[in-house]
Amino acid sequence: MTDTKTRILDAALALFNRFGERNVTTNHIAGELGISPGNLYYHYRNKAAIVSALFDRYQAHLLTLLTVPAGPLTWEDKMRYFEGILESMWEGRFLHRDLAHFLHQDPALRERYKRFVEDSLARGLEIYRRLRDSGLIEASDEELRALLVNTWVLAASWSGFTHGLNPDIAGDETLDRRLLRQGIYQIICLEAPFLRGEALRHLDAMKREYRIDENALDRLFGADGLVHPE
Amino acid sequence: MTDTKTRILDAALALFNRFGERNVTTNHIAGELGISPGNLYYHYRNKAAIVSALFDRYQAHLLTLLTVPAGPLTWEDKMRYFEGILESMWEGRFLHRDLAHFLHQDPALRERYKRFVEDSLARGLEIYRRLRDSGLIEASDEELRALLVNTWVLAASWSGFTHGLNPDIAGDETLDRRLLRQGIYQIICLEAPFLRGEALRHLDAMKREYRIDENALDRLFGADGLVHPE
DNA sequence: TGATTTTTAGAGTAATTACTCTAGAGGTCA
DNA sequence: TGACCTCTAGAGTAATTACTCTAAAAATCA
Repeated sequence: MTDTKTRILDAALALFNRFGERNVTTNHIAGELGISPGNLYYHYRNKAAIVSALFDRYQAHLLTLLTVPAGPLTWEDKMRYFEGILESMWEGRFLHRDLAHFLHQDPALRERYKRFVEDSLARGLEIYRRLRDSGLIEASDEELRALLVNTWVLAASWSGFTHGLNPDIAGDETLDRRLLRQGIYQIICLEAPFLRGEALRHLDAMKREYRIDENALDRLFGADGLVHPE
Repeated sequence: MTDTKTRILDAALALFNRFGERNVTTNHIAGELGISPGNLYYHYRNKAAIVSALFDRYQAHLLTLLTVPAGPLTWEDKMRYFEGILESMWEGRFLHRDLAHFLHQDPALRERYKRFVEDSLARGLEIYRRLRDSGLIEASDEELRALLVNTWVLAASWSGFTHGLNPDIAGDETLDRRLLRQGIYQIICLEAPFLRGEALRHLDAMKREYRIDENALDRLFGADGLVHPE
């Protein structure tokens, strides 16, 4: 059995993602694990410490994923990294959802978060540039930077968007995965106009693989939006 | 003097946007206006009712802006609507920031919100199609839908993103406007690959007009990211 | 004017919840 | 065995805060 300290983190993460940090009390977390509140506070001095530890874990994991080895990048490489990154961001979705509050409360976290975003974006830009060097992308540096910021915001906010439209189904693992894949589709569409060569040849297959299912997102646009005249 | 009921809404909106709904108590709102808590609760039966009323106001305003008159659309038309819409979304930014919680608490709001998003996206799609008919945009319906979702998510999340990076300056009206304009720039970059004709000819000017200032967003990418080799 | 309704004040309450404190169980090493 | 440290329990506390209640002021109207 893993130690109590990480079990607390795991339980807290699951509950936070499902109900939102605001709706999860420390007693709730302890109850979920079948331990006492006192025990929980033995391991973490307060609730913010739990959030902070989760942020550390999240940040470390994501920055690892954003570190790509030297050498030329293939499109398959890119997609593999890409999926890992988005999955990781999805895993930490409560952090993005309630971010404003955490940063409001904890000045230290503010600084750490800022550096984290800067670091992530810098690494992301590096990856995009390497893709450009490999002829998979064509874009100016300015376009790349704008694209990257948009990708980041979208990836960070996607769970909030889908959660708003499907709040009732929190905790449904299958649906969760579908929503995540819809997010990947959206980001593919974001990048699509800049793809070249091998990447462009894979685009349709990628879109098909991650395409939103007709019953979910498409419904957003009403009956009219479902028609594909072209 | 406007009546107390709307003064409460205005004060609540300002405080919510600035500090986050979670950090603003009803006593705080009353204190800001120099009225008593009892008075506030005379006009709104609880805090959620205030949020709900603010949502109504927000929704009505935004849907109005998303209703464009018949006839051909020029690029100037589009930009005018566009700026109004984004400004309106910015004005209601606390709603998007704390949305998850509101929807979690209030099932009725959940339904209203869902319909609101569906309605907004449907109207947005209509606008994009009209722009296509006017030769300002070239894209398939599928591309338009993906673009629209991305635009919506970005517009709704932009304040959360910038607020995370600049949490300390909440309430600075000038900086607020700068951040909003950065958001418009980002969305222009989102649409850029699909622009044609007159719209394409205006693109550079648009970008220049709304360009992020060098001291804010660019810094995100570090010194390296600032180089423009091409 | 007097009667009635709307609006306001402000003290007070009830419920939530993050967190504390003491005491003890369980393991480890001499 | 006993000393010591880690870990756990769980009752209890303190502070916050959404919200209530009574009564009075202000406006409206006859």
